[in-house]
Amino acid sequence: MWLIVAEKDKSARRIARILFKDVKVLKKNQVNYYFSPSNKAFVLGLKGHIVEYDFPEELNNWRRTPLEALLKAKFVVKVKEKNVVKTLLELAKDAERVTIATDYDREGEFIGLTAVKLIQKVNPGVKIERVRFSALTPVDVRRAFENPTSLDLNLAKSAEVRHKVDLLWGAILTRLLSLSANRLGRDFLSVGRVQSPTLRLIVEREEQIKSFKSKYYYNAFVKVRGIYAKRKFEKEEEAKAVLESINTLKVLSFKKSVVEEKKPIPFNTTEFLKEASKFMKPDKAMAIAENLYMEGYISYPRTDNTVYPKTLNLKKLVEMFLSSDFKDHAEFVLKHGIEPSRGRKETSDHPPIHPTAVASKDELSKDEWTIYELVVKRFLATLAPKAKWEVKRVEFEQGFKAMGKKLIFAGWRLIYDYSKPEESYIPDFKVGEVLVVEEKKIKKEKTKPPSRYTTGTLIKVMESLGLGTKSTRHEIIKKLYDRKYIYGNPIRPTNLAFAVINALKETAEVVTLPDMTAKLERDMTAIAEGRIDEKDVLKESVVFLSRILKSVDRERLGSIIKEGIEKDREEEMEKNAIGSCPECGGVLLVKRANKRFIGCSNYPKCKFSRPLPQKGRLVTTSKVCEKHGVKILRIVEKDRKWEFCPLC
DNA sequence: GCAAGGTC
Repeated sequence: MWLIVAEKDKSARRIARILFKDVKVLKKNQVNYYFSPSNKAFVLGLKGHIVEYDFPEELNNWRRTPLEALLKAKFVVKVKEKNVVKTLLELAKDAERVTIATDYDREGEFIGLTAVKLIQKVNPGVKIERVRFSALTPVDVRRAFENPTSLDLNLAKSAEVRHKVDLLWGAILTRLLSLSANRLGRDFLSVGRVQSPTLRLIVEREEQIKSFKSKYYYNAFVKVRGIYAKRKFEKEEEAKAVLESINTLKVLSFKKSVVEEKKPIPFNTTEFLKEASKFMKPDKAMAIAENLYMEGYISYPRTDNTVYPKTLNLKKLVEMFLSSDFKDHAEFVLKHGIEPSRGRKETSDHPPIHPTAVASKDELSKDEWTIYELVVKRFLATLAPKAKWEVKRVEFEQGFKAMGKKLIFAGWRLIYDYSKPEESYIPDFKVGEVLVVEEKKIKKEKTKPPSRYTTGTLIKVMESLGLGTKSTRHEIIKKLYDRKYIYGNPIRPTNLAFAVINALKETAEVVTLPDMTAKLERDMTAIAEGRIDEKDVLKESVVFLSRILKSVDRERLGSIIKEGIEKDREEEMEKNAIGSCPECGGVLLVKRANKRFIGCSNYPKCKFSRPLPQKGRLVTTSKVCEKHGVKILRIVEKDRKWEFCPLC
């Protein structure tokens, strides 16, 4: 009996179909597996990491466990996927041979090693092999199975150490902050190697915006032949003086050219999430993409690759859409000849995200269709011809310039219509001609602070700093929202976030910097290459953390964070305050529990309350009711809006 | 109840 272990069900099925002709789909403990009677072979897909490290149970109580105890603790292995482990053990018990066919990367090696350790408990002497393939194609898979090797223990250990280091740092600093600020239970304050540097980026951007001093500058415009030419000035007097001195302008140069505009690159996870975040939060977009993948509409959504592999039959995929809602787009692409664009990142694990089947609007939910349509349009756009613009540039004397842009061939823009082409018009000019100035004006402008991150731009920045992976970045961002560290999109940090980052900067600044990830990556490579021992890496963290625990002033830490929490509370109060309570003089607030209502800040001492309508968006206006002296509220519903005094 | 990383 032969057992093959893959990383997930999808690859297990694929491997089974490639290797064997007589594949039967079976189910045990609600877990799929595949059986070939003639080869007496079973193929089982895991669910990624089926176990995880944790601290022993006796250290679970945060209040009662000294943090130093976590440093000395032994890690215990906790089963996360009981049914998968159960099935794995049942199948492994009678195996004579086990082949590990998990993904060909660091985590895959570790997942494989975990499976082996479990298997050896029930079947100690079993023969174990490892196969590696970069793509789930018949050629690659067959070649790998013809040349089995053994597990790369060092590579697996490097991943193992990362799990431990992350848990150690995360748990100790999370507990330290939460205990110091007395925020326990579901209000705990999390800290981590990826989330904290990401949060620091957001906080620092907000600081830049707060401290930004905008400068004025002056755009001078002159109207000639019906259009405005522009020149920028630092000083208003200068702009005025120049404008006063001119009544005609000579054309110094005029250029008309056709410029090609590149088409977008194929979707990898980051690019996809950046675009999808125009419609929804990244974690939701990812969940929907996952669904569409499971239902067979799109390819695997977790990929770094931005280059279509040669094995992908692009033409066939386009032709698939000839009888669909995207018929016109598909015809357009085929008419002009397929010419795929390519991004800078090329990997061999998965192709860029692309459609794999035709869907119609009524078989998908609204959100699913939004994502599916995005993937299809992007896919077709990457194969379509480039867009062409006619660009005119004119330069006058005195440094006045104007530009015109006209889209003369839409190309990919015809398909990928998520941004409007911005056109502007200027007429033709002749070099040397002198034009009468028809109008002059000056516009005062302000320099702008850097803009806030959006979920889309943040994911890109995280990628460029090496923070997180394609599979985790969206979850990290969600975590920051869940912890009430950030809100809105564009993203703003709460006062709590400022406080947490400040507290960490004083106690454990490394954990707020991307360098920590970079260093860990270097250590992992060294472990994988056998240059250092994984125990030394772990020990380094233990030493570092114990030094932090010795020197930390918990009271100070607590007061920094509490201040932030207090500030958030005050701001929240200010936002929801509508006036004073007619019974006790306290502050009347819009409160949101299960229902929204008007309540008093002195609750439970004062029980004054008034109901509010539950439907529609509630806005506090600046108008005040003459009778009650409280703010007028506005309800905005889809088709109507109305205002009222909550006490009238 | 802690992290980040796989996967659903």
